[in-house]
Amino acid sequence: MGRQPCCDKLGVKKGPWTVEEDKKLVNFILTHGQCCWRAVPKLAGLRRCGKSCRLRWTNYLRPDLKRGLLTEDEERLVIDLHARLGNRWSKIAARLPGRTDNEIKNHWNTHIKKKLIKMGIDPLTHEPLNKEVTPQHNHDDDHHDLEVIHEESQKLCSHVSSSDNSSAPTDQNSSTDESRSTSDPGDDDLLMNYIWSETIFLDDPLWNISPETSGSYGNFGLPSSEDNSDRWLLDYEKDFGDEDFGLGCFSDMDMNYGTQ
DNA sequence: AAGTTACCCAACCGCCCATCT
DNA sequence: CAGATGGGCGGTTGGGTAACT
Repeated sequence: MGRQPCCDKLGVKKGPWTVEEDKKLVNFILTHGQCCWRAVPKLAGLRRCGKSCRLRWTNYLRPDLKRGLLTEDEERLVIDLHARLGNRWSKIAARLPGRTDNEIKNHWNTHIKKKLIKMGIDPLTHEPLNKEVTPQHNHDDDHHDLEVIHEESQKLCSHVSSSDNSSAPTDQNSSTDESRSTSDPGDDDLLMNYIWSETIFLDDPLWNISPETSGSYGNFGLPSSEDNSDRWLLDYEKDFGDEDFGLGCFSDMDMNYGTQ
């Protein structure tokens, strides 16, 4: 009856992940793909909850992740989508390739919210703050709004595959404390480079990749050019079947916006 | 230089829905 | 069909660090 519990909680480690743990997890996912998360820690030799492994992978170790602050385009898109979808971060993240729901949620709470308030816009309702009564949303606007979102998404998509980590915090636009340079993706990238280089599977034919051929995703040994990224995704999907590696956003976007 | 405050974000918590037995 | 779990999701927390006093 039912399923076995996710993890026995006893002897399960919590807190920040070590490089060793990251390597184990990456190694395991690369060899076995994402099977059931409950089994991952045991099979990978980790003293972690399966849930924790899933989170670590989707939010940090996934090879397609972009790093650094959200670009202006991405921010605009997040705001648009939030106006339509509310706090459904996973849905919003699905429209931003390489971004996680957690990342977007954090960025919203720490940056965008403040920006909107500064601009006199209620981050919840997206209405002017001094407005007394929030008018009912005009559904006639829906189509227009969605079109705007689609356009933004499309623009973004075209940037993503060709830009080299365009999210790098150049901060030419952010004028306030958002430009704080605490988020230094460089260190992270070094760490990730180390983790991925230490995995014995980088030249696994499954991935059909090598560090030498890498470009924008060089730190993960992934191809960078538009063509290559598409091919990489196809190989990726082909090799791992229907498993969702958190790349649904790409195929999703292709489905919705790829053809025009 | 030391202490305090503010900020950021990775990770955890708890809930919900789909799925399994 | 009912009960239980897995996986996904949004909300929250706590540690680390930069900025300020």
